[in-house]
Amino acid sequence: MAIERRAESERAPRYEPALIEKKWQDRWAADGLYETPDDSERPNYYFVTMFPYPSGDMHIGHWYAMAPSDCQARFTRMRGHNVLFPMGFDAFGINAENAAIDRGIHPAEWTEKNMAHWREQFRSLGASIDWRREVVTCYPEYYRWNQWMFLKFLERGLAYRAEAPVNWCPRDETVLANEQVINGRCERCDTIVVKKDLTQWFYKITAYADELLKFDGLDWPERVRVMQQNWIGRSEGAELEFTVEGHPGAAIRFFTTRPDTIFGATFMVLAPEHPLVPLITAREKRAAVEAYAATARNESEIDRTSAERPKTGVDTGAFAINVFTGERVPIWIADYVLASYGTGAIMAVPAHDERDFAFATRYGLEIREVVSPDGSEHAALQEAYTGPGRLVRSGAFTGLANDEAKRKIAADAKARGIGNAAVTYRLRDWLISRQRYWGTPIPIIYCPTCGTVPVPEKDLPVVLPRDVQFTGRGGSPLASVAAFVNTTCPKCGGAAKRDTDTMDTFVDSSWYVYRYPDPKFDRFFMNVGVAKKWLPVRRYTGGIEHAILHLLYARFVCKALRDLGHVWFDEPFLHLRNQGTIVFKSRKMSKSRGNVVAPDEYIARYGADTLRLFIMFMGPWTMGNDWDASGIEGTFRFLHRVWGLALTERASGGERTPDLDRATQRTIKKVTEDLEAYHFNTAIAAMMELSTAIFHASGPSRDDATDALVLLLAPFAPHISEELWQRRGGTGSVHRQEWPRYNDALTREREVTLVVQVDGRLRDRLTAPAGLTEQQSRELALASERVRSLLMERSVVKVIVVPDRLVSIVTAKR
RNA sequence: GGGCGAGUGAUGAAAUGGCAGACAUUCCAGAAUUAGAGUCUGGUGCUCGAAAGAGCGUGAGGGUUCGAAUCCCUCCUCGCCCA
Repeated sequence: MAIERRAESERAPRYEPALIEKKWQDRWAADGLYETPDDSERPNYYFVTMFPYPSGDMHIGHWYAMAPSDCQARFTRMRGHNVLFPMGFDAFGINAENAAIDRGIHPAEWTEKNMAHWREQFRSLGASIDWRREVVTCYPEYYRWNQWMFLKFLERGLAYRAEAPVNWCPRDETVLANEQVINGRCERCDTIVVKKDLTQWFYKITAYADELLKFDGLDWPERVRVMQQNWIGRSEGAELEFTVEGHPGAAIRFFTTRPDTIFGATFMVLAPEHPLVPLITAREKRAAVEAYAATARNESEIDRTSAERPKTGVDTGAFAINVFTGERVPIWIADYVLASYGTGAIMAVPAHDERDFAFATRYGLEIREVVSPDGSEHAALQEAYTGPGRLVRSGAFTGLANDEAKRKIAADAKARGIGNAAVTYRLRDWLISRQRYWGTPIPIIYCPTCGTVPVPEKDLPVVLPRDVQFTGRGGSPLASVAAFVNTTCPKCGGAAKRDTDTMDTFVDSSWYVYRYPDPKFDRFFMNVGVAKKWLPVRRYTGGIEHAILHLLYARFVCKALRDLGHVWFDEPFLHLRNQGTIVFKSRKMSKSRGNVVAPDEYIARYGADTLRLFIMFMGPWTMGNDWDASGIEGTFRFLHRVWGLALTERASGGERTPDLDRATQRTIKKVTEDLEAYHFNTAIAAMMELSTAIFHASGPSRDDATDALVLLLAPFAPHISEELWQRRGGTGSVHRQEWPRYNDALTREREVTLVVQVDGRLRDRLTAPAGLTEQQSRELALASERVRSLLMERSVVKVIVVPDRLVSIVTAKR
């Protein structure tokens, strides 16, 4: 046996990935193997994986996103679909500009260089990308459509300009959207974000808040849906107002989700920045109020709203009138109320709100119970009661269930002209202005006579000028480019100035999937004729870190374009799956943290196929993992073994091996089902098992099993599979073959192990032919020697039979 | 503080109501080899035992069930999202 094996290995060449991977990558490119036709006899299938920001090099984290997605694309192709699997670059962004500032390289040059490198790296991974359809967002032929959409949104009232307190990153010197502020810090550079008032452009995503809450017909992970719903944060309640004593014109508007507790509103709290504060503050309180407001302004929102921190505030000395009770209630300011949320004011109901309770306790304010779980009044509350109940101490509403009271009190407020039932959202409009260079110029001109004038469509694109000073200081770099800023007004022809901000790069990535089908089309943002053959995206994969930002913006843009009459579907991505994050030394890989792991040394040592396979074998894809390459030898050995098996001479005749035939059928089934469920790791384990079974077999069954194994392996390890397919005399590319089929009837074992339990303990294992009836299984189990000895002193009460699996015998003492 | 997810050998993990630890890594022993690498074979949760075997074991505790890693309750730890 050993001698025979050695002879085989001498006949076959060694598996040397370096010799075959480059060869096939070149061949596939030359043959245009992955150039997908728009029309084919096979059904079209649009499969997109999120395009990268081409900063630095592709690292293991990118492979973790890419290799399994490519595996899925290849699998889908072999299953008979005409799969479009495109790639591009999210090429605008702040890193390019920082490179310019730090190293004096122009962002365009830096980006081009990186993209060239990334294309090579995609190739070295063996990705089945149709590069003819590449989309690059920093080219004018792409970003002109950002500008065009901006103009259309403006016409529709979906884009507007407003002064607002914005999140400002002092390091990047730019505005950030709420979504880009993580724990009070800049998403990109981790600097603490401060508030600043600026006039900025917004996209009115809140107009779609309700529709964005719906995920009907979408196959999306529950987790992502919940995150988006929380982010949108719809709450129902009422917007009400209380008048201020002694200030007839000044009413305080506030939103509450609990109008039912209004009789318990014993004080009000305004944000320290609230515009009414200076107006209503009593003279003797002015100094204290101003000092407090000054301190609060310098604190981050995260600190201000932290639940752990004691609630602080000061009394303004003013009083509001609670219209429902007719009582005077003191008006305080406190930093836990934020000017940027709602109206910047709240009615405080300490008995039924935890934060108000803490505040009232600290400052000795009245705590009045108005919702009681048992319907009766209680003296003093130890903590805020936020559950349901009946109203007490609530005038005409006393006795009502609090749910009902919500509606009735809101209706009553409306009748009195002091409020309305209202819905608010946590979601803010999308702030798209950025004080940066490397992005899409905002197509707006400011004319001293005509005001704000949109750039006419015919003048698009507004091209980003190339010659700019990169100082990293003082806001928009474009503002210093006279040739760009100074222009003429499209309306009156007079001298005018351009907007010098650029768009948030999430604008770029919000619609790129419409561009892939025909990226060179220059008459519209997409070639509708071609796009209709592909869109919407049938399957979308990418990192879980985009659960809110990118995916929410892309959904909004889809809906906006739909309402403009340009898109014929409601949602851009029908099916979504997210990989977890690969971390290294417990931290997310990033160049700035200096913990990126490059694939290069692994490719050099083991080849791309081994690395792909290892990445998919590590564990469940959706869970992410800590990078640890110590197991990579295992997948390398597996490929060596497959190599050896596949290059063994075919049998000439001989007996079939039914056990191996069944194993083959079962493996096909397992790999197929696992791939459908993104369970790459268990699919690979199944192929490893089959390879072991093949190793110990011979004859025609062995040849068939090996043929199947090469096909099953093709999506995972495309190079070795192609090489083996060719060497075994296959015609055409292995990647153009049909996915192996299985016959369910043939996957069933002929013999099964029947487990016998007595009183819940495993007592015997019996080998039995498959398909025994319950009665037969029961008799077999009861006849077992070991069972009989256990039953000597006991009588059988009950027998449970799980066919082909187990017999469970329950006994009682005799 | 709330929501979601996770917690299983030395390690990555598998099993989603029916044999816990598949498949790998590591380690140990053996075969072959001048030797090493590679390859192959066997073993590798803990305790008792020479063995056959027995008992214990899936973060902790309780419950449901003939049967629980899996379902339910309470708690602990970690991760993510939101406060």
